Amino acid sequence: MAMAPQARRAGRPRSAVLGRARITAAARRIIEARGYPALTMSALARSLGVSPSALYNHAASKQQLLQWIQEDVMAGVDSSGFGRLPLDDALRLWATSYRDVFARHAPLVPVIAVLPVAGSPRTLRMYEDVAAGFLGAGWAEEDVAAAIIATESFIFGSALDATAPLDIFDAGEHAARFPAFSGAVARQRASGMPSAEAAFGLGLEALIAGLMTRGPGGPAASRSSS
Amino acid sequence: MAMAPQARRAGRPRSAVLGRARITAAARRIIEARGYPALTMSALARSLGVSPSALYNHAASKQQLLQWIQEDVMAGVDSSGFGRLPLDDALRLWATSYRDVFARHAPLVPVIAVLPVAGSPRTLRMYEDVAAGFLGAGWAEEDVAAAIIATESFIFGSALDATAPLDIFDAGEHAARFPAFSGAVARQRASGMPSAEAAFGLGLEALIAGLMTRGPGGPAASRSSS
DNA sequence: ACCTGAACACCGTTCAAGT
DNA sequence: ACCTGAACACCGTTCAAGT
Repeated sequence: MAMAPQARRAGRPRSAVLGRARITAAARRIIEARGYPALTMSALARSLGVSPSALYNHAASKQQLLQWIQEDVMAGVDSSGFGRLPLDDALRLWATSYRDVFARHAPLVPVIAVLPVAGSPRTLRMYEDVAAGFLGAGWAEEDVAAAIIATESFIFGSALDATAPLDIFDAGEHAARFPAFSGAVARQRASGMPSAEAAFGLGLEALIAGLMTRGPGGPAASRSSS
Repeated sequence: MAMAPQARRAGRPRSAVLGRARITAAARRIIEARGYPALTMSALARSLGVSPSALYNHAASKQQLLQWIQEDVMAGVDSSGFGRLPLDDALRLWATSYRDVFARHAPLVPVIAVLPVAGSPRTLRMYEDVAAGFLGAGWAEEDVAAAIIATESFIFGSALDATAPLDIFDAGEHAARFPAFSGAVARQRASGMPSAEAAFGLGLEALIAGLMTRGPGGPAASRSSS
């Protein structure tokens, strides 16, 4: 998979061997093949045939590298439904693709959740589609940002949950002391669907249904008392 | 804050100076005072007046230490409403306290999201309360686990979001290219409420409203006769 | 400008030796 | 059983030297 790295002397090469695109692609290959723990600056440099310090001529830090990856990965999120499909269908398409992408990139979730959007044009493009979808469906402008962020929070949490071991909710030896929960988990498991899939499906439908009651037809904005 | 560490020779002390409870308490003091990045095994050992390797006589790894902290922190989550309040009110109380606790412990979220519950009796106790609440409200057993996990996913995502910088959704110089989203963000900000709070409130109400339509009797019975 | 190679300041963790 | 102190195998990152 990796090119056989040619020996190279110190000094500026004739043409730059790195650059953001090549570095990001190499990082994604490592993640795909061996997972996030294998993504070290050292391993990344080796796969590119350079020394680790060379990377710092392009990326300011590993954190920045992760931001590049995030921006790249975001291309897999499908926000094409907004303005074209009914809002609930567009939300389903968006949320499902968004969760699927970040379930495969769970270590990015804590990074992206805290990352200013200004540095990520592709992410902004996506938010623009979603916001336009809400507004086009007649939503009050003051609720749109909160609705987007809330949906995204559910998506991020669900992406993390999707990476959990299948038996994460097994009470094991304590099962008898927690009969309601153990029974519910056993019953859910008997359905054959992984709990993360069932939870995402049920939660997404509930969230969308709840959001729809806030749309132009619904009982507008009760002030929440929390 | 830390006791002046007395010099101690190698060899077994008369009485154990560590133990899970003391280690966990010391870790929480460090987190409280200086945040998660400051929680290193070395700093923890120093605050306890021992050498770093001494910790490994009690905790198998830093990962296990984080699990102890998680279990300890979980005591702050309020699941006392289930079986006592109407289900929607109990869910509000539970979700709000749960999010608040983990907003202050965001680095635990990726840990806990993937952690088998069997090792955490306090977490199981909490799930038992929630499951009993759903069942007591007449929910079908097969939906309970998914409903709990879905709500928790929203909580975890919201906890991460709560740690984001206040201006995370500012498009900055690109604002003009993304007018729908930028307008929505500006309008939300004008309300004076931090976007994370607005999103959690709106999302929680939507999710609960959506879940209630799935309660006993199907999509008609969302009544909470308190 | 963009690379190498050595070095730095950490990490978590292991283990022999001590009582 | 439970501690110390030295060591190990990493990390990400910096920087002088080279072209």
